[in-house]
Amino acid sequence: MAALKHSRQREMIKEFLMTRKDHPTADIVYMNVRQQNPTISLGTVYRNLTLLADIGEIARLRVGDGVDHFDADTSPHYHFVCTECGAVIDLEMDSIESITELAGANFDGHIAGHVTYFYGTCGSCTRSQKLS
Amino acid sequence: MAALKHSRQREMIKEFLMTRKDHPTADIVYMNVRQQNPTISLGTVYRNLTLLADIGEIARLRVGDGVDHFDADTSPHYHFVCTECGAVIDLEMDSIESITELAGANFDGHIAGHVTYFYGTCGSCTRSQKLS
DNA sequence: AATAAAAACAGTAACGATTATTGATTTTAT
DNA sequence: ATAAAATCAATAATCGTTACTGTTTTTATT
Repeated sequence: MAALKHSRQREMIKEFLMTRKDHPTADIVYMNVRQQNPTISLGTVYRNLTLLADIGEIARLRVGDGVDHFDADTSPHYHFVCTECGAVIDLEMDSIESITELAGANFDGHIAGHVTYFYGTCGSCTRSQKLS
Repeated sequence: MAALKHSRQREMIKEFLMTRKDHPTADIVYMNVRQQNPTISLGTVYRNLTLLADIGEIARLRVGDGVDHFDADTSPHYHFVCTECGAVIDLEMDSIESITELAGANFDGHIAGHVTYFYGTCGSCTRSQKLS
């Protein structure tokens, strides 16, 4: 059943992700990791990001911009997406896990979890707007 | 500034969407509307769905399956996505608008809203699983 | 250390959803 | 009835992502 073998590329990708708090996309991971290993291929980046996400070592974020973002922080937390600059930012907020129970109250099937993200204008975009 | 003109195609698309509660994709809209108007093009479907969503007459749903779904019901409500069959189902649940305030408590910028959907196994998929 | 099977690779082609282009057709204000 | 502007059908192009192929790494076994 497909034993996992070590790979330098996968390690580089994981290590790069751990240095970032801005939830980069596959392409950004590719551009950065390529500076250490110029022959790494984009397919390798995609394959390993998917693999790491599948085994739970990283998280894949879908925030409605059509591009997947990745996060080395797999602890439960929520994200904010700036509609001006596209930045994806961690939010510090109380748990809202209880919404899953609310959703299940009148529902026939089984609710396993939820996906939530918030949107608006980030701090720096808000401040830029005030000037104009 | 681009005055909106009536179009038979847009009307057909909107009317089709209003008959459906299953949040069809652009392709499904295309296949269905084509039965009334066989020469309508997929580009027209996409353009009008985008236009209708932009003016708020329909809602565009992104539920993480890589395909946009559309909903003629623009009243605030939440959706459930079945991880087995992919169905997108309306949920009847109490408002969770308060999570936006929670999110804004420790945040620098301005939070305009949130996107939430729930996932798990729908009623019929849950029942099928029990048999196996 | 040598071997060999399996996993992973680089490079590239292919894919699916969506958007853009273009010249023809509709719509609508005059 | 006219004409400008919006919309169209058809098709090409784009973008993010996945699949393929022959080669290279990894790792368990000798």
